[in-house]
Amino acid sequence: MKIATFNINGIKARFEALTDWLQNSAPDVALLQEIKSVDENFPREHFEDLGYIVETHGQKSFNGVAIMSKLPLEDVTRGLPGDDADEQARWIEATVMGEKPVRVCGLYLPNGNPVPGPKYDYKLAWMKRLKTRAEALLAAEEPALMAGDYNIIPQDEDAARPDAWRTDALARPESRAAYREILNLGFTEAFRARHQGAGHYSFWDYQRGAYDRNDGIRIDHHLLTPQAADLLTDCWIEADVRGREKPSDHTPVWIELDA
DNA sequence: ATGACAATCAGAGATTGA
Repeated sequence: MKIATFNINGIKARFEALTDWLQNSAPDVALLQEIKSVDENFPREHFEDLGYIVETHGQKSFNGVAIMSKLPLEDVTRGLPGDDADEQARWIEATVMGEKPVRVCGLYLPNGNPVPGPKYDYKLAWMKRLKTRAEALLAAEEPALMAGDYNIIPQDEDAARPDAWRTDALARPESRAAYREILNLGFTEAFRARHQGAGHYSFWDYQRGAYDRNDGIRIDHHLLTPQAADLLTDCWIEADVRGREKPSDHTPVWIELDA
């Protein structure tokens, strides 16, 4: 089972690029972020015609997450538990019915800038809720993962210019600590389980030719429960997607599971 | 110190992103 996470930065703007990518790279499951669309306006039928089941959790203009799957989905739920007043669409879950069922959670973690401020407070509060959901996933002792745009640069080696991000919400010590708290519950971060060293990024700014200079950051991650980590056979970043026509500023990050 | 780039909604330019 091949699963990719991809922040598409707008379904309307990425319609062609996403279609080409699905047809050529053919993920079994795609976890998408920033669809920037309400559910009613999402071109669901088009992607169903490509062979995918489409589940969305959208809102107007901003945020929004989706799951596309070639395999059957069960028990789809929307929204991160823990705050009924939170109206931002950043979380969707489903169980993928492969040879072995896998619970997948697609997430779009808040950016949090500027620091300090209400947006940063929201980011840290959201991460507390994420930790609570993460603990429940671990307690189930089943193959499960949380993947998406974490808006977290875990370590300095995950940025081409770490000093430029020192005070940013993506790399602030409090942000990194909250991320580590979740990891240290017992999750495996798939990319670092398979690859070491600097120079591996999943986002490059549109400005100043950042992609051509590989001036990027690694902020899109797969966190696996032990039962999912036991099934992990590969993880890679499909960087060249960022260099194509009318790209998103993110590129897909993949895992392969023996499931 | 600022803007550079892109997307959205709206129908200009503010807001958001990272």
